[in-house]
Amino acid sequence: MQVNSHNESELDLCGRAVETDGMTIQAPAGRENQKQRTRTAIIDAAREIIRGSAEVTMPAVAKAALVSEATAYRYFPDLVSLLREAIDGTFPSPAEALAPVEESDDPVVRIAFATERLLRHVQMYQGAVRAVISGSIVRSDSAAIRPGHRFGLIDHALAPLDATLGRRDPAALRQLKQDLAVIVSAEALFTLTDLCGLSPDDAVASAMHTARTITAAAVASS
Amino acid sequence: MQVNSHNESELDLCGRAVETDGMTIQAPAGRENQKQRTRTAIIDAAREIIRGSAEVTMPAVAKAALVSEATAYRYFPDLVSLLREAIDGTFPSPAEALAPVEESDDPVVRIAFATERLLRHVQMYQGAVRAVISGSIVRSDSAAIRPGHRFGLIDHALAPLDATLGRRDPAALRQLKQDLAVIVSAEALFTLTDLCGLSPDDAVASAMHTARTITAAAVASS
DNA sequence: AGCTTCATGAGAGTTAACTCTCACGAAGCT
DNA sequence: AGCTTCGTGAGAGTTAACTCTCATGAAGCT
Repeated sequence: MQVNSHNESELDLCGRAVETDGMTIQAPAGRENQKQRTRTAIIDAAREIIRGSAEVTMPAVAKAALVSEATAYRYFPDLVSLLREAIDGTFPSPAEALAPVEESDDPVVRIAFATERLLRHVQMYQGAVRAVISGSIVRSDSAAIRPGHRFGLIDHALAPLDATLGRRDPAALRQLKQDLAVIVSAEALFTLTDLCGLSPDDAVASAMHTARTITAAAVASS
Repeated sequence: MQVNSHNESELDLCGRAVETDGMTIQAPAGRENQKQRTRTAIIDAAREIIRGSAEVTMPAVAKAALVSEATAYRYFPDLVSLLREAIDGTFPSPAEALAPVEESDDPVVRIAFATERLLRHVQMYQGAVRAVISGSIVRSDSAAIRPGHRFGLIDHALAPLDATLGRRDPAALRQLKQDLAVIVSAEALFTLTDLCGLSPDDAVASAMHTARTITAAAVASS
């Protein structure tokens, strides 16, 4: 109920025409706003449930968003897509996430920070992330593409290497990024906590260590 | 039908008493054999379906095993448990898997071999492994414990380090094993193929490289 | 031979993830 | 104001993962 109360003012904007599209002289009036509000309400509801660390189901999200389950499926092909978008919205951009370490050009320092950022965020939205991985891993068919938070983060953290290692040995840089894609990941976090039995903090620390080691080794061999 | 045909001869052994157990003078007769055969039939059926890379469902396994779905659930609490056991049976022991490299005491060589072995096997039973991960990752409650193939393999591959690094710096060895638990894993394989877009062969090669680098770094810093 | 035990099958029931159809009703257009 | 468009809800239908109960019939025991 309070989910979309702050969006209601947008309802007034109905009827204005958009000629910027060139072709489309049709006025995408309040209908578009309505759809936008519905979509937002669903994502907000999903995010709400995610935070509560409760089990996320489509019926629960629909009920919380005050829409029917059918409508939820009209906006998102499946639960995983919904959760993916809901999680995406909580993520800062790579630049924002790595701002505190922007002054440093040491890739080892930067990648360690990126690892901690990513894993702590994953831990916070554990339930949803687990659900997304669970759903994505079973079929590599369409729409199974997971968001590449890690890639943006890794690229940004390793930016200082573009001019050095990247120019000297592009293949080595590519390999480093693949190494890190495995380590700086939700899967790594869950492996360390679920299988190795580490506490969340220890798991994050362990992954940071691994990321540092790999990065340092790549830099050193140049 | 042909699944358990080769076990039928054991049916004749009913009625003989087992006094070797000391306490148990009760004769665990054909009933035990019957249960054993049913259990085996179910696992065999699961394994059959797994190889076919088709989607593994409990109804399908039950049908293939010629038992009712209810019976399947009597033997295994859930699909994941069944698949876990079915996959386990296809795995050689760490010693067997690493036999070709037993002559070498270079942990780097050994871990690279272990990585390749594990990942190629995972790739072969991809469908089942994905299903197990999918089911295991969503709840960390009971019975979610995945088989630790990787741990046995890693321990065995790193055995040569027990007397050296292990004695000098136990914490470093433990960290190395945690690093490798993340890298020598099905999750790593799927990350590399699904997210990084690598071919299975390239993914295995990449993981091997990562494992080598991490291990070499740990050995070097001693 | 007869009684008991128990593995199994059959089937109903529940929940979630979807899919599809139909009808309502408000928004938008003429 | 009246017609049309279309977002939405309601509800039925399907499949799978489970859970539970009840009846059957063969194995095992006395």
